[in-house]
Amino acid sequence: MSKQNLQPYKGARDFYPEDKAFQKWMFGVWRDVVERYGYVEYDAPILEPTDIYLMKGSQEIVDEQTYTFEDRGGRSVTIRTEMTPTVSRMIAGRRQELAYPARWYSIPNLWRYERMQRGRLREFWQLNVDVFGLVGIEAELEMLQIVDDIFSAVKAKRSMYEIRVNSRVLVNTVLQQAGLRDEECASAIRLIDKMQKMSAADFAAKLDDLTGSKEKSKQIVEFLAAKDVTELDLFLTKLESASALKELIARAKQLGIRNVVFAPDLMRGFDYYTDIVFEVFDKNPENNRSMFGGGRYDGLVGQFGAEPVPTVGFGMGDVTFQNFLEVHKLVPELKSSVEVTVISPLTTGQEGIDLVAIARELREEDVNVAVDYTGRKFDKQIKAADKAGSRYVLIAGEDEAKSEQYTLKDMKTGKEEKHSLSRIISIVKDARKK
RNA sequence: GCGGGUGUAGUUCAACGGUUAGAACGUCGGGUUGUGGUUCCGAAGACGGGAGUUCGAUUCUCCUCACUCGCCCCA
Repeated sequence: MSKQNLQPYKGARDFYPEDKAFQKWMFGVWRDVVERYGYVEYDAPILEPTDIYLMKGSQEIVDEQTYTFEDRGGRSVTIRTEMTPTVSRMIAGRRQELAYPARWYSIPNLWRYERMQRGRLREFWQLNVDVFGLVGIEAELEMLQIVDDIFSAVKAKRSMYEIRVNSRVLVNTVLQQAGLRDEECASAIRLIDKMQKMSAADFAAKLDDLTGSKEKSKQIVEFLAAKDVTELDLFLTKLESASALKELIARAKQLGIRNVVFAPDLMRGFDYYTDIVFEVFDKNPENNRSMFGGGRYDGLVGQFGAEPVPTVGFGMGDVTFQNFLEVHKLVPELKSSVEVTVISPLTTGQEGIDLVAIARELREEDVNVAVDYTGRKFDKQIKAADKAGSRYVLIAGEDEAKSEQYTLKDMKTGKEEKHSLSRIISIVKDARKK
């Protein structure tokens, strides 16, 4: 038996009960918040025809970063790497019968074949929130509100993270204004996306290479230096995209979301986003990184041959979010779902005791009950119940069997009292509310 | 795909070119027969794999594998 046989597949995790408890808690927070905004849950198969990921024209991503294989019927299938194409497909399929705006969410597990590093595994879960059918910035604002509420639900302070926003339309306008052709714009967007990772001089040199003129570069650099939408020059300020962005930021701040900032260098990769994009950054020095983001992608549903449906959405991954919670010490202590463990020095049948019957009576009242059954020494039984996280221990021995008054030990306080089973049921239920 | 780091018990770590490779936590058992989270005693349990140098390698070298951090990429 070698060591590695005990490990889960590379980049994927086993969820031991304590891990699963954390996951359930985190998903619960996500669900509670988005459902409060009227979002409804959907899901889809974990496998998609490979074609769906080729629509963006990126053969390279499919070849290098997906789990793709041929099924027995010769069809090329890919394990889902993101939910956006899938949800767009689903919306396109029922576009005429849906009630708009349609607010949908999902928490799919996704697989990407990559080299791991902090915050990045091969299998992860991702909260996907999308609203279909809204053209105004209210949709974007709603996303920012949801993000803000999720962080507040886990007791994170706004000073711990930052929401950066930008507009792809605005960036494109700036690039075109600087006289760049379409393919040069695409290269410039890639370059700007990497700006934070290189020195200012390096960036300037590469930008000059691209534009072929210091004058053109200057316009772009000036735009990138803006800290606020109001700092943009007069021409840009008059653009619709600029005023939409300005309004979004202002309205977010009115709602108290003060950690929203304009980030002219924010690009969100090189994908289907069409207008406003946003990204959430952790401000903790130990984890100073982009956590997740989203934006408007009005064109994707239309790619399925349907009329385009305006869409805004975001996806947040479980791994990065967990890193955030850990770094900021926001992971709560989670209770076990075991409420009562029945322990006894006797086994069923001895001295008229019936452990099964006791447990059943409690279960009929929806109390979660585990029974030890081993009949081993008391300290072992109590220790095991404690380790399992049981809130109470119910001691059923000879005395109790005779009197039908059972000893209930509160594992938190260590106190114990004798009660009838019906009284025990109400005590346990009362404890849930705390 | 590229580069760095690390591989010793279940976990976190130690030591050493040479007798039985240590500890802590955890696990299991016990401290007289019905009380855990505090304490006392005891036990089980490890050098990732291969090759080389050497009288002798867990230690040095190389290869390999695994894990990990970063680059690329990031939907």
